[in-house]
Amino acid sequence: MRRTKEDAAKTREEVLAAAAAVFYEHGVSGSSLEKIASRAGVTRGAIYWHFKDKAEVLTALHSEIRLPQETIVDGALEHGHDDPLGLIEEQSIGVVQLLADDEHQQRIFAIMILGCEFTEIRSDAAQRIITANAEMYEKLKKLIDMADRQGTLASCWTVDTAARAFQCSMNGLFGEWLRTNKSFSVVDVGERLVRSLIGSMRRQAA
Amino acid sequence: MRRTKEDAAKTREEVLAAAAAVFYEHGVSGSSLEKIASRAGVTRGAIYWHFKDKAEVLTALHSEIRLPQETIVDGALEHGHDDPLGLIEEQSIGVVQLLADDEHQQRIFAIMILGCEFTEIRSDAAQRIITANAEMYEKLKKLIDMADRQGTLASCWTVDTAARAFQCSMNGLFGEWLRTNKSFSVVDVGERLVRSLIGSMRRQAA
DNA sequence: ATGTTTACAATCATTCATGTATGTTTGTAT
DNA sequence: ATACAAACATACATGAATGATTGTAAACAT
Repeated sequence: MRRTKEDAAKTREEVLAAAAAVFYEHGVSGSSLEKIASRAGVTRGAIYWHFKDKAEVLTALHSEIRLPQETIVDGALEHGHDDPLGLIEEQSIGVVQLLADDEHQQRIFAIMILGCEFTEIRSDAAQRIITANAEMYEKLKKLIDMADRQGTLASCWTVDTAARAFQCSMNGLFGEWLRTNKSFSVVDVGERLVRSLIGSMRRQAA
Repeated sequence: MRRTKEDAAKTREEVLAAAAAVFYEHGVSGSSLEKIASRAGVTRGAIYWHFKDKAEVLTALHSEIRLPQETIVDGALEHGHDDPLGLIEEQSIGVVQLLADDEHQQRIFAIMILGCEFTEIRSDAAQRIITANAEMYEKLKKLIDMADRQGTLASCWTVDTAARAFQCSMNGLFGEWLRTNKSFSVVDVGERLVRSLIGSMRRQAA
């Protein structure tokens, strides 16, 4: 039994990996530290050495990923764009592909939206998702507003409803995909969904 | 203190109302029967008299509502339709309005999708939502398939992706609406979203 | 070589929710 | 009036999870 720095870091990682698995299977509140410890091949003592409590384990997991909502339309907002709707379209499809390619992110994202309870007593997980969603919504609004000023927003949409509808669709896409154990291709469905929505937001050239 | 039949039924209702409130605030796993009892102005004894355990309280709550997924495109599937996509469109908008008008349904629906954990160990709540979603998906597929056979499905969609995309958007709409404490108009956003999606699925007359 | 700290394991005490068992009051049938 | 059952309240017993404490072997610094 050796306990070098690298060993410690390794058990820390193993604890996190075990936590991800157990949280995914039983939900956060249904997972005891004992279960996580035994899955990781250690005792609770090891967990308590590396983390303060279960919440800190969860936080450590969360910090490992970037939410799709945080990645989407990231940057490129300050200066104007000649095609804001096109930017949303491309970036969104890119984000979907990023998520589809990263199993680790999928796991933790699934834990955040399916394995936690969204209660009024906001956990940090819920808070982060809420914040990320709010910021995503603001970004979408800015871009769609640019399109509106350029006269390229279809008349059936307002800036707010368009941003909200797009946000709902994307979140619903991710949620359904993870909830159904990835039973369909997010990329396929996502791309068509995004193109259709953005297409409907584009004012048709008369 | 009287204990007539009506009194018993009343306390049962009060327990359920308290349970809905507490579940909504703290999530299901974060709510003890003691909290629910004190909120209802009774002791745990009363709860155990009317219900077997917490799960049965939750089940009783769930049985009070019909899920939007269960209501949508309900019936009217056996015989053919001249405008299947139009049927989806109208029915979906109707379902959104139904949910928007029923606060009780909103509460319980919110508990089901936000206050519970979707784990592999499927709770009956998760199971019901999963089943309802699966059935909704099948219904959508049937209707969209009819449209496809009639040649009215736009070429950029397949039957499966169209059904899945529509399902994702609707679920995302409800989820976002409840998660943001109904910070926007589901009816407004929902109607535009539905019309846009169905519009994009309609093959344009050449 | 030795002391000190690291990185845990093992043990223990406490809390908390649950389930059950029992007590008590009131309605109701006879 | 009496007996019984309904509708709870109260008290208790249990187990699970937590957090804290202690023990300890190995690594590392001196």
